[in-house]
Amino acid sequence: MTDDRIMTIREMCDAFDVTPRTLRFYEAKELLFPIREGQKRLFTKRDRARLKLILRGKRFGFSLEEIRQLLDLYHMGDQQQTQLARTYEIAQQRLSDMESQRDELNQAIDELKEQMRWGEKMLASMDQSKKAAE
Amino acid sequence: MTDDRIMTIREMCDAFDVTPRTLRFYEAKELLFPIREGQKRLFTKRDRARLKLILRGKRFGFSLEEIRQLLDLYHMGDQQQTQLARTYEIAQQRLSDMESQRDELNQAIDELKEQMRWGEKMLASMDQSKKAAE
DNA sequence: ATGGGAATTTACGTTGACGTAACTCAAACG
DNA sequence: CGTTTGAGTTACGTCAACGTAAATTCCCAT
Repeated sequence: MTDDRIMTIREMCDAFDVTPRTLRFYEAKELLFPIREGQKRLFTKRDRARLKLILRGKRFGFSLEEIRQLLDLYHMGDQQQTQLARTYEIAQQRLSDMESQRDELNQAIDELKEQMRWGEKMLASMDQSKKAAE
Repeated sequence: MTDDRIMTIREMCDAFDVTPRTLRFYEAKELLFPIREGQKRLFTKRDRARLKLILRGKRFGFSLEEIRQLLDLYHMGDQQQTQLARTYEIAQQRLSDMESQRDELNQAIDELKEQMRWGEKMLASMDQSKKAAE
């Protein structure tokens, strides 16, 4: 099974399109725990699963610290009711953050579009601001 | 005319909901040019107009440096054809940035929602990830 | 044995937009 | 006249997620 294959840092980098620095950084931040055979790091299936979750988390806009907490929560096993609830809560918070962020963005886009409406209004606006700025 | 009234830094802070540090910072970055009467800063109508544009720019997601460039462009007067074109260009770039950012955000939201679909799928997903992470 | 190519460690640098501390200075109040 | 404000300056601190440089160590092939 190439599934539980052990990978070097370079293989990981190529597989996930990240730099070595990033992987060491994640290890330092206790997001990954590669096996330390002598000097070298060996990344297992476990690390690949975690890295996948990390990268997904980043796409979702979680900070590394939030991701670590989520990873820890679900990793620390039992009382899964509570843990899951907490995880879910965090995810929902993030979701609502993202939605309001999107809404703000949409509003800003609308405003900017309005402002740019065939350059004319923009010119007018700038003229006005210019007068005001003198 | 209370319109060309001159304002102290505190009045400005209250009027625009910013800190003194922010106003001094903007001055240092050459975004504002309050009159320096002795030690004190006196903010004119011009500064208020500029600050309005600055804050609007920030809502639009421009960096302070971009804002400064825009302000400089339109401030430096003539050849308004070229200047306006350039301004318009920058604004359009920003707009398309914002739109793609919004799209990414929407996609992330969709993914996250899917992931959270009645917690059940989330539990399953986590179980899976958990197995994989062991 | 020697040169090369990975991988490692340590530690400082980067970016943006301010926050914050420490100290000075001047007007204003009681 | 003492002191409380309010403003000012200087300069270092913050946060995130790495980038980057320098020096070292490791194994492998020539």
